[in-house]
Amino acid sequence: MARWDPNARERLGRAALELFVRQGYDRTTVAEIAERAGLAKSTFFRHFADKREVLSGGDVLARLFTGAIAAAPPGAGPLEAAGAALAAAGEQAFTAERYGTVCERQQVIAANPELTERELLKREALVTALTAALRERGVPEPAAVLTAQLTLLALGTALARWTARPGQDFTALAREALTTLRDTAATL
Amino acid sequence: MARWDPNARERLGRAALELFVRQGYDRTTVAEIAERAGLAKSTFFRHFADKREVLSGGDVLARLFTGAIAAAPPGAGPLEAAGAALAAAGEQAFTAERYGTVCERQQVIAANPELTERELLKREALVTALTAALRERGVPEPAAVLTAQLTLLALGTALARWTARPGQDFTALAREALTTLRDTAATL
DNA sequence: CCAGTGATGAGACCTTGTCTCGTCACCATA
DNA sequence: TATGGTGACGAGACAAGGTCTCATCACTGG
Repeated sequence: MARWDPNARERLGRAALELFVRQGYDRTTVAEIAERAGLAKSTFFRHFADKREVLSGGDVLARLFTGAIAAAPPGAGPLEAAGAALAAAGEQAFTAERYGTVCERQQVIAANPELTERELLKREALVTALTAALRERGVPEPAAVLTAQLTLLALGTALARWTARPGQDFTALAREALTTLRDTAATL
Repeated sequence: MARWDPNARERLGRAALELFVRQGYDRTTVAEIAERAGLAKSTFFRHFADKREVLSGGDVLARLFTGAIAAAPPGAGPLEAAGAALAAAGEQAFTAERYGTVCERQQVIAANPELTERELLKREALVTALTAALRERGVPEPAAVLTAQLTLLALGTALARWTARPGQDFTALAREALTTLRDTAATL
């Protein structure tokens, strides 16, 4: 057996979420999280830049988005590409088996301003990544940012409805949210 | 004369901006800011919730926005109300005499992730306030959020162009940005 | 058997942010 | 004038976040 148990980062993430759910984010110490994962405080900061990052999830969503946009058929318009990105998120990230974890994560984030702040930064990073991927497809400039913003707006409402009641299909919710937003935007 | 010099909060804000410009945000200590303002560290935290808040500006913009929206003529549509909000910002907040301070502030924020994060939180608060004000006018629900988001998108591009070159009129830039965004949104 | 590598632990150290307590000018009222 | 309350501030202890350095020790390849 190895000297250290593997998946230290994953263990830290799970320990953190459990403690945050049980006793709240700010009543949980980094030392506590590390101890629960069988590690030291210094090791925590070797895996995460700061305490908030432990709920981040990394670049998974960004790469999912940009990958789906790049893989969309050449004839597809910006909104169809955005729909493909949301569908990819629904199939890879917001699946039935991750439902519980995603719900807990969202609740913890909503309950804490610091975490909400960090989530907004991640959201902005997603907007930037989406915008770049759309421009790569030849979408000109105010349309690219606008489509990216609409996509994240749709992601937000879809995620809210998905976590509100179990057993739904995220992709369908996202698609509906996106078309609703598009229709509303057209009548402004 | 009073026991303490007045405008402690304002003095702290100025001292902070000066130090941030000269030596950077994270190479500046709260104790340093307080000392420069002739105050103690504990007094700093009595005026600002945390170090980032010292560049915040409070609810000024939010009240400006909601006030202008509420004061817009009853017949005006959501986008016209949004234009009025941006015009109010141009007349009260982004004036020629505040130009230097605003530019410095934007540069410091852009140079630091922590401050950018806080700025995004403020932006979200503005979106929420705008959405509520629009709903108050009878704008139904996906249109209200969408208009609010468009408004802050326009604010962002207008602010970028305004700070890029001195001597321009913010309100005109904002109005142009908003109509451009509306036109693009209509063709999505 | 030995040197290099790499993830970790231990702990000193600085800063942010909270909290308590004491101080002292200002104010109102008698 | 005297007296007590109010409110802004200073001093400093304290917890936690976050950085940094150094030592440890299994694993690897020669």
